[in-house]
Amino acid sequence: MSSDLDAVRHEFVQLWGAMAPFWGISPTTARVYSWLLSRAATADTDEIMHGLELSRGAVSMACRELRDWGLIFPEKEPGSRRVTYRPATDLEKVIRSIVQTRKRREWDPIVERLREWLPQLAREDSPDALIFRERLESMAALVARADAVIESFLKGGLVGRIGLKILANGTPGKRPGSTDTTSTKENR
Amino acid sequence: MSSDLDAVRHEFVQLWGAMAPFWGISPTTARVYSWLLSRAATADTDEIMHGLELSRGAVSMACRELRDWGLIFPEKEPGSRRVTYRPATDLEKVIRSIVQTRKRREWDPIVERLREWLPQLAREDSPDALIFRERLESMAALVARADAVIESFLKGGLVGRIGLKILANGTPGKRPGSTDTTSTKENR
DNA sequence: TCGTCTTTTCAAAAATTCTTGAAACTTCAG
DNA sequence: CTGAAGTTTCAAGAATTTTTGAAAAGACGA
Repeated sequence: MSSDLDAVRHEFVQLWGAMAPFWGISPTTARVYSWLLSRAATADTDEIMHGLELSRGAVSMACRELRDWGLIFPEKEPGSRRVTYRPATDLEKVIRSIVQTRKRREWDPIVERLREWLPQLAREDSPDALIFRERLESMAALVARADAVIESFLKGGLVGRIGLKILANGTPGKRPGSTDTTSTKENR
Repeated sequence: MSSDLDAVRHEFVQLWGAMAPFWGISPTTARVYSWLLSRAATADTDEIMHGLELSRGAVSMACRELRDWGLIFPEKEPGSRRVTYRPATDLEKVIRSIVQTRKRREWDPIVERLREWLPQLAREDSPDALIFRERLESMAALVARADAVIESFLKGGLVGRIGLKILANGTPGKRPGSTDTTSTKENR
């Protein structure tokens, strides 16, 4: 029974596991999140363990990481110490959450270092130093612009506003009307 | 001599190595590219080998990958079989190149699979299947919009046009005047 | 065509990252 | 308090990815 559901669920979980490196999270963590996404009810540690054949420790690690990312919310049952997890379902928010965390952790330090290098290099005047500085400068300029775009995305823009505008203008190459189920009703 | 240059170069190379997973290329490959970027002249295999303390094979692999990505260009000297490499310096183009390749390799297959799953799930009517399908649908919608944004970026938009407009509007949260090197003189 | 210089290949080794599971720790109902 | 239910930690082991180096292949001038 439910073989289609199970099959799709399995592939879905596997896909998220494979995408994990791209998002910067571990495969198991991504699998846990996607598994939660594929179910109607919240799940506790044991259910996740059995559903994905993971050890208790692995599930605990994954859930902690997911909580840190803001991708799942722990919920306490009344008369029990059992904690169940509910996945965040507003994917746009989820992506913002991921982008924001990664920006802070990975991008911002890069930007700062880039700024430190320029003055150091300004004291040199060898051909290498000149060219290198020039390239670092254009890199810094690009990074500053990208930074602005990312900030704008984090503040709610881009995919929402601009993306729709572009869709309306009609981007060639993609047949429209195929998956335009813009049902963002559970937008909280 | 040139200790500042060497120090910055070293850090720069190390940074690119660390960023490599993010771009989806191997650390060594990223290091080779950034090392080339930090020099005025083109370099041949031996120079790269010595400059980065890599084996000949490693350099060859890295250069092939970089050629595939369109990040370096091989140049043949006249009376010799020696090939030297010149790095692409238009970073905006470089990023487009990376995004384009990764989109084709990683993103497009995902989009296609997502589309295959929906009909499969449509035949089920268990609570899990209903919720799951709803979530997949909103995912598909988001993916379609993101796809449009990415396409638009690849066609020359976003960071260039929109990014600048946002900068002009003044994005709060960043102290201005620090690195607003909006010297887009080499904007081509 | 030959000989030399250079690049590419690929299996094995090294390094890194991920997962496990048992022990320590926490929390809360009784 | 006490003890059971549940969670977290972390060092060891597994799995995966990256790098190496020697051998094979390729390219060019003579």
